[in-house]
Order: sequence, then C-alpha cells, then structure tokens
Amino acid sequence: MESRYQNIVDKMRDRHFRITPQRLAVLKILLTSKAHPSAEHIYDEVKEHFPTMSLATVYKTANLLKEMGEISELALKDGSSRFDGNPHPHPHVVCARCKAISDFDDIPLGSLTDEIARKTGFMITTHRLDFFGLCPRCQQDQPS
Amino acid sequence: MESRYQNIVDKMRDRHFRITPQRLAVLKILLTSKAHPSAEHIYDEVKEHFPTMSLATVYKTANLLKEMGEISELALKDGSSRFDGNPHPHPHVVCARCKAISDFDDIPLGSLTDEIARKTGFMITTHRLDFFGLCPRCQQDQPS
DNA sequence: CCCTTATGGATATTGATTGTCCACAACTAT
DNA sequence: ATAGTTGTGGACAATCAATATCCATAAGGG
Repeated sequence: MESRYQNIVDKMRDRHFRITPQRLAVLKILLTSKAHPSAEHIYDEVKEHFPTMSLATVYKTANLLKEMGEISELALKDGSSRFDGNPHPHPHVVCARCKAISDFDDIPLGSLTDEIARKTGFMITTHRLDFFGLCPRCQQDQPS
Repeated sequence: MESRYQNIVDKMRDRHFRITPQRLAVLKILLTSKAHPSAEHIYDEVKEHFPTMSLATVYKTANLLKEMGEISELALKDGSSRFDGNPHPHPHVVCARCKAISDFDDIPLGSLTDEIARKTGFMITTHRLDFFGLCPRCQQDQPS
C-alpha cells in the first residue's frame, strides 16, 4: 500500500515528472478509494485541501498516471469516466441505476484470449468484462 | 434474415411506430452489415438513396430499435458508438488502431453471472466482454 | 381522400473532456 | 542557499458525439 504509493512517486521522479501536492493528492485518492471515483468526485475531495484545485488538473493527473500504467480508466456508456487505482484488467459489476461500481475477483481469461487470438488473427493486448444490473440497495428502492 | 426484418417491421406497426423509408433503410443496414457501423457510416449509406437524410434521424432510429430490443449499441472509449444488429450480448474484438470490430462466437458466461450475483448481491441483467488489440492488417502496417 | 399526429430534417444545445495560455512553482546546477 | 529553467496549475475556451427542439410534412386510420 504505502510501498505502491512510494513506488509510483519514484517512477514519476525517474521520468522527470514533477512531484506536486496536487498530483500526490489525486494519486493518494486513487490508491485508497475502492469506489472507482469519477473525476468530479476526486476534484471535490482534493478541493477541500486545495481550494484552487481545477477539474482540468484532475484529468491531467489521471491521464498521466494512466499513461504510466499505474491506474486504469473505465469509460461508461454515458460518456463519463471512472478511475481505478488497479491498472490490471479485472471484471466490474455496475449498477445501472446508481452507477455504483464494484470489483470482482480476477477471472482468468487467458485461455479465452489465446483462443480468440488464434481464431481472429488479432494480437490481443487487453480486455474488459463488465456486468450490469441492480445493486442490493437499488433493488429495494422504488423503481426510478 | 428476411423474416427477422419483417418481424421487426410488424412489431413497429404493432407499437404504432410509423414505418418510414428512412427507418427501413437504417434497419436494413443494421441487419445486413457485419461491420458494426457507426451512426456516421449508416448516415453516409442512407444518404445515397435519401439525399436529405439527417444524422439526427439515424440516431433517433437506432435508439428506437435499441429501445425495442432489436439491436445493441457499443459505446467506445472515445465517446462514439457503433451499432450491432444482434441485440444479444456477445464478445467483440476491437482493433485499437483502425477501430474494426469483429464478432466472436458466443461464450457462455451464465455460470459466472450466477456466481457474481451470489457474491455481490447484484441482480445481473446483462454483460459486456470486449477484447482489444491489433487486427491482422494493422499488425503489418507501420506503427501509427 | 382527409385528418390527426408522429416523424424527418435543420439547427441549437448539451456535457464530459481536452486544449490553450501564462504566471508560478518545482527541480537543477552552481 | 540561490538563481535559472522549464514543466505545471488553474482559468477559460474549445471540442465532439450525441441529443433536444422546432415546425412543416408525410404516414396511417377512419
């Protein structure tokens, strides 16, 4: 946990990216949260400590970390995105009503990937598996 | 094939949706194409027969058919969408370079869906499984 | 064939995300 | 430490696919 944080900071330094308080704040949230926060959500959290924080800075930092391969981005159907401190592909369960996103234990798709590569000729680099439905809370609430 | 087309037209009539040449043209393309066309692509095709065709009409028709459960929409990371005449969830293989999308034989995720529903408490209604990589053609072309 | 009403088409709008710009802060080397 | 360089934060404008809006008109029932 703390080691992962320190490891990423070191990589940033190695790449001659500047270690700024804003970036550290965004990084810490991404590594801590299990809620797959939106840029807006991260923005709100960081703003409490840095009132001048800009939404653009959140996006820039998140994209930087994504480019470094340290986080992943989950683009939703509506065009918005959620960020995930875990950069490795793994299944998600998405509530169609409240947009809550839960992780699920990694499911090995390696053999399936090989099969698809063989049958299609594609060079497969990654995948994405999402399940959609209603979370327990939204199943109880009155429909929409 | 022809029966599916006729079946959908009948359903439209039953629902008191009007059967217009524009809608039929969009529907025919969606049922015929295996290329998972974009709205823009459908627009270009229909425009050859109906020069006054509007992109908005393509979207309206596609959304209508999606609402009827007769087609599906594949939202891509960049915010654009592709449409699929097959409304049932099935894996896709997406080329990260040329954006070509190929179908793959249906892969049963039923037992996995059940397991996820049991462990998360979600009521799972659908899923999406995409593989990303490079198609055979783009593997040969010079990088970017 | 007429009447009612949904639809097509042109256009404006949306909303998440990104680009632009410059003052300023973060690293470097002395 | 300190000054010099250069990448970065923040405000704002711009982007782009997709959707909403509007009204004349065409589709289908009577």
